[in-house]
Amino acid sequence: MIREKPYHHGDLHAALIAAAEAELSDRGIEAFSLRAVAKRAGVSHAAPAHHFNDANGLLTALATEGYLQLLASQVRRETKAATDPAAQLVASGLGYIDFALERPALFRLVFGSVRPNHKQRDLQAAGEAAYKHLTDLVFAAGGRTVGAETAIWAVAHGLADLLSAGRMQTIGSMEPEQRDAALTAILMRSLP
Amino acid sequence: MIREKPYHHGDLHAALIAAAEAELSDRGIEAFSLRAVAKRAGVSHAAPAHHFNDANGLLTALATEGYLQLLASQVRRETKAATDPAAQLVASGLGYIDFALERPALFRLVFGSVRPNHKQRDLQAAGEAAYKHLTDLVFAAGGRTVGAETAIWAVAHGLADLLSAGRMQTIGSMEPEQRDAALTAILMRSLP
DNA sequence: CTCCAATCTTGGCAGTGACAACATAAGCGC
DNA sequence: GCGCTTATGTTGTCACTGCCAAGATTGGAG
Repeated sequence: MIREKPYHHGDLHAALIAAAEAELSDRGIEAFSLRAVAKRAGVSHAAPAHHFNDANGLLTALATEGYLQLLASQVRRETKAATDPAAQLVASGLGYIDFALERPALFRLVFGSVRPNHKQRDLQAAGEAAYKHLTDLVFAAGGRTVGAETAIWAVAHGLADLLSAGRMQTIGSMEPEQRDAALTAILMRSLP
Repeated sequence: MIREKPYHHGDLHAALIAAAEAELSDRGIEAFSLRAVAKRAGVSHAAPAHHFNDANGLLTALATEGYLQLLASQVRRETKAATDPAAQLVASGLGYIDFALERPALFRLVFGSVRPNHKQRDLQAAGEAAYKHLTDLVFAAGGRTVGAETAIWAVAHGLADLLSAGRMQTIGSMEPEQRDAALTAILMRSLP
């Protein structure tokens, strides 16, 4: 039988990241508190400092996780779509928006906060991987200009940001199926 | 001769809003401090509570100001552009992006923060006015579907958000003139 | 078995937002 | 003018926050 409270947690690193995301979802990034995260993980208020230097360090790790899940969300849609490049690109955009709607706290952490350190190795790598995925898809779809990748990215990101913030009610209030159709139509206009 | 420090400020309301924007620009919204704003305005730490209930109240007022300036920035571009509806719509988008680049702190307060209370009367009205301006332009340009206004808004907003956050280096690193040309090309693709 | 480094706790400091109690001034009826 | 009410500012306090320092506990290398 395991002791009630072993002095060492076992995998506090992962537990803190999970607790941080939960806190972020519950209270939002503007009320994010390192001490609340520690409490949620059942650990003293200074424990996180041994795994992440400070609060921003923890948020940096969480943002890295966010990029990975953003990419995963895109891939999920792509595998369900037709294999031609245009369909793949639209599917990727829908996945991008899915992520913003399903995990708005994480989306806003990645794209709307200066607290994660985007020059940190892992986070920078995750961001570049996500960007590379985009440019690969655009290239396959025949886009050869700077505007090609920028246009589709801007549309997907703009929709994702406005929808997850609840600012675009015309589409935000639709049922999922109807919404997918509307979003697909908009994304199609921006293809190379 | 005016006394060094009259007990009453005179126009603390406006002074606090100005100080708040300066603080926001200097330290960013995640480090925003009501006490720092009060100090910058040369007033005690509890004085702001008499004009705005709490910190979020002040940020709500500032966000209202943000919407007004966003609209003004759009109009500035529109008056310099050709009068045909399509050119006006593109110009409006450029003004939207101008605002995000010139006052990133305010832009992020309006669109990327949950602290301003968007149900407050004045802020809601300012937001609706900005949205109405968009739909009017789209309608004049021949857009009659939900997708028409959504598409152009999403593109402009996506570009503005990514550029002001420094995430879109391909365009962000351009000189102003070249950037305008690239942005115009992208915006044109999304016209009704 | 010993010692070191990693991990976790406790305690303390300065700064924060909100609240309460009080001080000053301005406006208004008379 | 005079006195009352209300608006506007100040000081003081509380719980909470991030970060730092110092000490406790533990796992692992030698």
